[in-house]
Amino acid sequence: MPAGPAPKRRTTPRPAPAAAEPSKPRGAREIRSAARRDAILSAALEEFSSRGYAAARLDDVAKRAGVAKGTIYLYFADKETLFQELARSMLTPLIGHIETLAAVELPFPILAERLVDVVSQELIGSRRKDIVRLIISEGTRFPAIADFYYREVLSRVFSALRQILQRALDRGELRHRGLVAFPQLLGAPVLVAMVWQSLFQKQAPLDIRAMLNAHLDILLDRDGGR
Amino acid sequence: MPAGPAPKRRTTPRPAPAAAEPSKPRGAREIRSAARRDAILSAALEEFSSRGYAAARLDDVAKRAGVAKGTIYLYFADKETLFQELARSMLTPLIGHIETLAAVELPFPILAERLVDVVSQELIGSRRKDIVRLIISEGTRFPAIADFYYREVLSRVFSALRQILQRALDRGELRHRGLVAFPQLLGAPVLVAMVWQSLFQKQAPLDIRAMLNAHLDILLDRDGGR
DNA sequence: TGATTATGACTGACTGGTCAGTCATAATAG
DNA sequence: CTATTATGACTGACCAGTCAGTCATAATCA
Repeated sequence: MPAGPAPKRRTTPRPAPAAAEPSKPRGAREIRSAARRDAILSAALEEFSSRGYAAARLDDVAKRAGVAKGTIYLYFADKETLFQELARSMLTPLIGHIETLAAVELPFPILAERLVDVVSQELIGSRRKDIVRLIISEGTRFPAIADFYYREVLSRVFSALRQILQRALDRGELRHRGLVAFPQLLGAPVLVAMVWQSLFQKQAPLDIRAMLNAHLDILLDRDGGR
Repeated sequence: MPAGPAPKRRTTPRPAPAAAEPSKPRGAREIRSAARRDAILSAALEEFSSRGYAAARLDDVAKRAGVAKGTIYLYFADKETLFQELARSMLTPLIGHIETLAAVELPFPILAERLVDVVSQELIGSRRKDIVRLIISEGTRFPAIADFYYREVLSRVFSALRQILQRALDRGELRHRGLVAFPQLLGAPVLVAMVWQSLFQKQAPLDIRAMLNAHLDILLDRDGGR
């Protein structure tokens, strides 16, 4: 058999329900197909978060998804694409949530509390934090992933935060102008919380809510000298 | 890690110049030996930071160190140990530096500036940040590494920071009590800086010094409403 | 309607390549 | 000359990605 240089036999990459479209599958075929895709993503989440990108085995993903290995390649071009799609599917909804919050006109202290809620539950308290950790781990090796994350997640979140912070500043609800220039400073403790939760919760439990609230106390001057 | 029956043939783990001891090699033998060890660590740093733990090849480490692969196993028991020793050798000096700073009695604003200097140059502006990123990446898979990092690095740094912050609080140089309970809040932007520098510097350059100073402005109330 | 054919989703054994760790042998130092 | 240190070919396990073949279902026909 002419196993030549293999003419770049792209595995039929499945039209995919148009990532942007909420997808309304009709035929039983499409329903089944979407379910399979979800099962694979869900299994991949489990394997990638516990083993890390390089050490995760697609054989295990397949087994966990109740599917043959080849099937994975009917839905995703390769391991990297699978990871990228996983990241997208996990993080996109959360971004929407945060952008929605930014659009509502609320007093800053209230808004901030809500952000703490959302982030604590939907990010730090979920497997999403593991995805973020994976992106940090693999970002340098797969620029496409760092790129996607910056474009689709960070820039959107920071844009929303900047808007929130600027409004708070204009209304006199906030004193620190530096935050508008560096919204990273608002998000920094969240990163710490994610990492701590993943790595050191055992050695030294950290009360995430308390820490995030202490951070707000500082930003809002709610902890004046005793 | 080959969990094969392998009777756990520990490769002669080399007495090692007593990690704690600054080592004062006498014979030409020991000097040569220490140099080899350093060459291997230095090569490992390069390979681990650019490829990540799993993808780094010991063959490449050996080649880069100008040594045969087997030689690595004369100095380090296995890949994991090599990584652990690398982390220790990179981070321990920096911890000492920070603890020294904490011991000196200085006005908090001055001390804080010095911390920003040290951290910017010796951590974010050096390959050490890559080691920290690797620990974040691999910590869940190698609890020994997360453990070491918490024990030898984080707890010591936080202990020093707590001391500094408590003193500043007592002297009225600082208003925010929350910081003593959560020194993580002081360090959080440093983590952000490390990650950003590694992943997104290309997409959106971040002025690290400016950000860290903005953070200090907030903590020290140096940016009152315009 | 039931029978026949076409489709393509799905399977899993297989390939080609990689790499941590070993060990018989060689080089070197004392 | 002996002990120590170094070498690198080798082994065995491991795994991403492939593809020839299977079979449930859909489409078409009589």
